[in-house]
Amino acid sequence: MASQPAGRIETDLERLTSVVELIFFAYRDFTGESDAALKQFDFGRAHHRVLHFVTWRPGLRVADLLEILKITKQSLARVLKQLVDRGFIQQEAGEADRRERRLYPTPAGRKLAEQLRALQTRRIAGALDEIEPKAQAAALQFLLALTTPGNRSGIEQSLANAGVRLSTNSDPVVGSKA
Amino acid sequence: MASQPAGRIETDLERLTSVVELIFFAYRDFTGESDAALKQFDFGRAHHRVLHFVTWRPGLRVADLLEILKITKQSLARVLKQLVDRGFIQQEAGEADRRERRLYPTPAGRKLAEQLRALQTRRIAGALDEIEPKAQAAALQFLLALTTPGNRSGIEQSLANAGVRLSTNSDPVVGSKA
DNA sequence: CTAATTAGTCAACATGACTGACATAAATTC
DNA sequence: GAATTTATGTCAGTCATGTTGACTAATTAG
Repeated sequence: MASQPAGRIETDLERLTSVVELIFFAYRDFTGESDAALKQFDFGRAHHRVLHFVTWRPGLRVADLLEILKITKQSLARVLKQLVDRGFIQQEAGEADRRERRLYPTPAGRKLAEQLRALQTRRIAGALDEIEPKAQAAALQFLLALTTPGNRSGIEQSLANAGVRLSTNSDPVVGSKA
Repeated sequence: MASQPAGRIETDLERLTSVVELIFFAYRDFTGESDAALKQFDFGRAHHRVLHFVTWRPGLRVADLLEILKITKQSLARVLKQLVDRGFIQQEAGEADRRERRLYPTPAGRKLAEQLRALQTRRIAGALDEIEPKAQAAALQFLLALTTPGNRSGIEQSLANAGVRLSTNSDPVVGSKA
């Protein structure tokens, strides 16, 4: 960067600034669709996040959830209690360690989680379809690179578990088209 | 999708689910860094968004800001008033139409906006550097495709104004490395 | 002169974060 | 077995940021 002509640096900053905005708009719209669906259940985005991780990582402990969401126990408690009270999530004492509360979706919880996931995965699949298959892994690699390195290992783990390949190869990330 | 073998569909759903999570983690960490910086000024993310758009689109009207942020006038009023009171933004009556309040950053506002932008653009530039130059446009195209089509024209406009090329070509999106 | 537009404001409320303190049960350590 | 640590839950209060609805004021447009 330091060796570029001065005008060029400015231009890059402006381009990068519009990418800052693009990220804002993308997230705003990406979450907007499921937020609207959640309103019908009188739930908010916080409920969605809890239900999502509990459904797709069944048996999760409260401590795991706190680590994933990076919120406080008290913040989690409110939404979790509502999800339990309204029959979307159930708790069971851990087998080995009975202090733990393993969290599981109820059938209703799973159904809602699946509906919300369908909205989000449809949007993602559509967006992946709009770029070249060879660039799909790179697009996800870019998102991963936006995360803070210290948080990355767990994220990489879950991507790998789901069969997502980010390393440079030419296979499409998902077979959503072919 | 309908013509795929059953097991494959499940696998795709799981991959796409981990992309849902990747987007959450990327946004959480992307915003986390500037959120921390804002705390030193007793500002939040809402202040950041207002200051950002006012600084990089000086002369913006209140109505424009409402359209961009998609929040209510009352929500905006609170944070805007704080930014004005604390000398980060100034208002001037529009020249042609004196009902309008054109918004501009003060020198202090511009300085803070530049600091925050530096944090965010550094992260983005670093992430773009981690993927092949040929895939950079695709990564941004993917983000654009996550937005709701009805909102897209203004976003495309501002990307184009900044010199970002999303259409398929082989030039790097930014010259952040070379 | 009247309408519409742009902006500001008051009041009340919801959601989802936070801090700090404390309680309980179960597991682990000594 | 007693003491400590761990996992979780809970009470109380606060803050940030969003919402609705109603109303005011200044200015422009017809």
